[in-house]
Amino acid sequence: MALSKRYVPRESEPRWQKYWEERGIFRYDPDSRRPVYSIDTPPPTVSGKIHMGHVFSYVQAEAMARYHRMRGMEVFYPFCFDDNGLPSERFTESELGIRAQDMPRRKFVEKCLEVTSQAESMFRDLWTRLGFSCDWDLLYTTIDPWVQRISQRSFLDLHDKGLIYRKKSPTLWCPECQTAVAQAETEDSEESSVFHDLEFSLADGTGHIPIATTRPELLPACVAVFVNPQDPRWNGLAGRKASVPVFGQEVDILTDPKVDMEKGSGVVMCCTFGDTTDIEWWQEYNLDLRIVLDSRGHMNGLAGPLEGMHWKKARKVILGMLDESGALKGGKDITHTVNVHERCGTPLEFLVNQQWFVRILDRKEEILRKGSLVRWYPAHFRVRFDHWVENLKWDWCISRQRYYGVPFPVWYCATCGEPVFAAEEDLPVDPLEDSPGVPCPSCGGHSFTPESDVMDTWATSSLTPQINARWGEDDERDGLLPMSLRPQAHDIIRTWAFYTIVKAHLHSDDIPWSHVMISGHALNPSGEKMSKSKGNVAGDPLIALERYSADELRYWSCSSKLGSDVLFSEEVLGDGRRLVTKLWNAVRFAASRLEDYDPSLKPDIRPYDRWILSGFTKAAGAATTAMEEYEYAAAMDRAEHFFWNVLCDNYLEIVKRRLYSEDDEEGRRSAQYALYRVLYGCIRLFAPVLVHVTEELYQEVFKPIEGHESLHIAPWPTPEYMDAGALAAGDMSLAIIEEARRFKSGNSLSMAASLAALEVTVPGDDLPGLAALEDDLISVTRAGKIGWTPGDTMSVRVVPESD
RNA sequence: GGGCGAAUAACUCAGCUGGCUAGAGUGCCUGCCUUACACGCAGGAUGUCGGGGGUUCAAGUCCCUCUUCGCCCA
Repeated sequence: MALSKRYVPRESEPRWQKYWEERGIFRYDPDSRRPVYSIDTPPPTVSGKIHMGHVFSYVQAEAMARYHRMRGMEVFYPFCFDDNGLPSERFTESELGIRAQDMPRRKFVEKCLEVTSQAESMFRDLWTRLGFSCDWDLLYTTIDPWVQRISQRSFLDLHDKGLIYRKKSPTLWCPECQTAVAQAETEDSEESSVFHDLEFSLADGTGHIPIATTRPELLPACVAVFVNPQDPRWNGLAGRKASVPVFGQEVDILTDPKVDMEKGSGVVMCCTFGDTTDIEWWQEYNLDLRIVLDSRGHMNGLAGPLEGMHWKKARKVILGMLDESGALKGGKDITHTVNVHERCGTPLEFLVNQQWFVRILDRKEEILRKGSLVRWYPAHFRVRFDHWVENLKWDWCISRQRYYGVPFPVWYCATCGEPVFAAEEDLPVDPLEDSPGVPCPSCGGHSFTPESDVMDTWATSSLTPQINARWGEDDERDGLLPMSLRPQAHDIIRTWAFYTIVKAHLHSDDIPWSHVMISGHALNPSGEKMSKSKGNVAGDPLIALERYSADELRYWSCSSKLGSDVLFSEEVLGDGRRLVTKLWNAVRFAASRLEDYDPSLKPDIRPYDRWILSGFTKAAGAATTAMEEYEYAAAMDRAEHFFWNVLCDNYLEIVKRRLYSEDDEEGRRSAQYALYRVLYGCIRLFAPVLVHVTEELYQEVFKPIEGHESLHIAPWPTPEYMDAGALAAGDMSLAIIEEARRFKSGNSLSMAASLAALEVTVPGDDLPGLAALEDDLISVTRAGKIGWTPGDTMSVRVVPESD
C-alpha cells in the first residue's frame, strides 16, 4: 500500500473516469430492489460556449447524485441536451454564417443537426473530464424522434383534454426573429425615449385635448382615447369623440380606472397594439382593430403616408408631419423599460396571428397548489415561482413561426379549413412531409395544408420527467414519476420549472418531482453576471481544466451555500488543491503505518482512539444532516474541519508514537484500528465532491479490505462508535497540548523540543478522564512528566528543561 | 413601482430554531525542516456584525425603519 509521494491529478483523473465507464459503475439498473433516486437533469441549451456557470450548478447536482448513491439508492441520473428551437437555430446561423430563410427548411435542419451534435460532443467530453456520474445510456436530446413523439403526444393529450386552442389573437412578436414568443422569453431593457406632447382635437370642434405618447407612429392604429373617471380635469370628456391628428379618424373618449392620472396629461390613446393595456381595453370595450405594423416591423397600408417604412423611420416622419400641422406641442426625454426578446434584444411588438395556446390562465390556483407540493431548496425560491404564476397575463403560446423544432402534428383541411390531428400511432409526424392518412373528419376532404409552425422548445423541455419515464412508449419506465429531484439555476424558475409543473399538472394532475434544488450563478470577480461573450480564462472551463484538476473545480463549485451566487476568480480554484494534497499525505502516512493492519483483530480501544472515533461519528452525523438538506457546502465544511484540524493537526500527532511503537503492541493495534476507520470514513465524506482523489486513495489503501468495486458505491458512513465521555475528555485535553505548543512557539523552539514537565490543574470530576490520556499527552508534548492537581478551573503550567 | 436576496476581520464567506470573551480560509506578523505534508506546522494581530430605533434578563440572530448592492417582475 505504498502511495507515491505526489498525487498527480492529470494522470489519475482520466484513469478513474475510464475505470468507472468501463465497469459501468454508474449504470442505472431498472431491476434493482433499491429505492430509486431520480434526477431530472437540465438539458443544457446547445447554443454556444459552455461557461463556468454550467459547471457550478451541474457539479452541485452531481454531488447529490453521488451522495444518494452511497446512501444505497438506485440513482437514475441521465444526461441530455436541448438542441432544437430558436436558440439552436441562431447558434447554427452564427456558427456557419448562414440564414435559415435563404435555404430549404430540410437543408437548414441538417445544418442544425450537424452543428449541435458537434457542440454536444464537446459537452460530453467536458462532463467526463469533470468526473460526472451520469449514465450515458440514458442520454436523450429534445430532437430525438422518440422525444418528438412524446412532445407531440403531449400536444394531442392536452388537445383531447380541451386544454389547447388555436386562436387569432394579439401575440408577443419578435420582428427580428420573425416569430411569436412567450411571456417568459421576454426581458426588460432600459432605453431612452421621448415623451411627445400631442394635441388631439375634439371631433365637434369645441376644443383640444393634450395626449403624451412615446409611440407617435402608432397614431394610425389609435382606436380610442381614455381618461380616468376620477380625474376632475376631464369630467366632461367621456362619451364625446376625438379626432386623431394627421390621420383624422374619429375615436370614442372612454373612461377607465387603469389610466394613471399622474402620467402626462392624464389622457392616453389606445392603439392596437402598443402595450398590454391596449389589449385589455380592446377586449373589454370591444374596440376596432387597426393593425399598422407587419411582421417585420414595417408600416402597412393602413398607415397611409407612412406605408412601407420601418417604425423607426415612420416615427421621425410622423413627428415632422405633426409638427407641421401644429399638433406637436413639445416633448421631454425619458428613460423607460421596453419589453425585448431575450434572444436578440429586439423590442417586441404585438401582432394578431393564428397561434396555438395552452390554457393556463384559468388554472393559476391549481398550479400554485402544485408548486406548494414540491419542496424547494432553498425554500424562498418558491416565492419567485408563486409571483410569476400570480402575475401571468397570457395563456402559454407554444407555436413558433420558425424552422427547426418539433412540428405540430396537425394539418388543415383544404376544403373546410378544420384542423386534422395525427393519430397517436403515427407519431412522430412532420406534416410538411407526411399526410394524415385519413379523410378530413369534418367534411371528408382529401386535400390538406400542413401546419408549418413548430413548437416552442419549452413545449418539449417542459416534459423532461415524462421523457425520462418514456411516457406512453412501449418501454415506459414505471415508478419513475414523480422524479426525486429537479436541479436547476434560479434564472429559469419562470420558464423551465414553471412549464414543467404546468405539464405534470395538466397531464396527470401530479407534481413532476418531489424536490427542486435551485443553484445560484457564478459571477465574475467584480460581482457581475458571467456572460458567454467575455471568454476570459476564469469563465472557460476547458481552459480552467488545463490548469486545475477536476476535483479542484468541483471543490469550488460546492464551497458555497445552495442558491447563492458566488464570485468566480482564478485564485479560488486553487483552494481545493490544499485539501487534495492534505488528504493524499495523511492517507499516505497512514498507509505506511497500516501495512500490518488486521481488521479481524479487536483490540482494547485506548481513550484517545475512542475520542477520535466518537468525534468522527459526530462530524459525519452533522455532514449527513446537511447533505439531506442539499447543504453540501456545510457538509464539506464539517468534514474538512474534522479531518484537518482534529484528525491531522491533533490526533495524528498524538498517536504517532504508538503507531511507530514496537513494544506497545496493543496500543499500536488500537491506533491502527481507529486510524483506519476514521480515515476510511473521511474519504467517504469527501467522495461526492473530490471524486477522483478519494477513489484513488480507496483503491490503493481501503479496497483490499472493504472490497467494493468503487468508493462511489461504498456505503455512506453511519454511526458506528460513540463514547461521549472519551469525546469530552479528549476535547478538554487539547488545551494542554495547546499550552505546550504555545510555550514552544513563544520560545522559538521546535515542536520536537522536550519539556521537563507539565503541571495541570483540573476540576476533580474531570481529572480521571484526563489522566487516562497521560501516556499519549506525554508523547505529543514531549514532556518528561505530567503532574495532576484538582482545582476549580483548568490551567496548565509548562516547566521547561533546565539546561 | 412591487417582490426576493445580500450587507459580519484587508479579501471571500460561515454563523440553525436569540445564550458564555463573534468564527473559517486566504492575506499579514513571529517562529518552527516535527521519522505524512514547507502545497506544511505552531503561535499572533485584526471586527461599534451597513445606519437608527424597538422587543428581551440576553440580539449578528427577532420586529420596525432607512441606506447601498444584486437578481426577478411590472
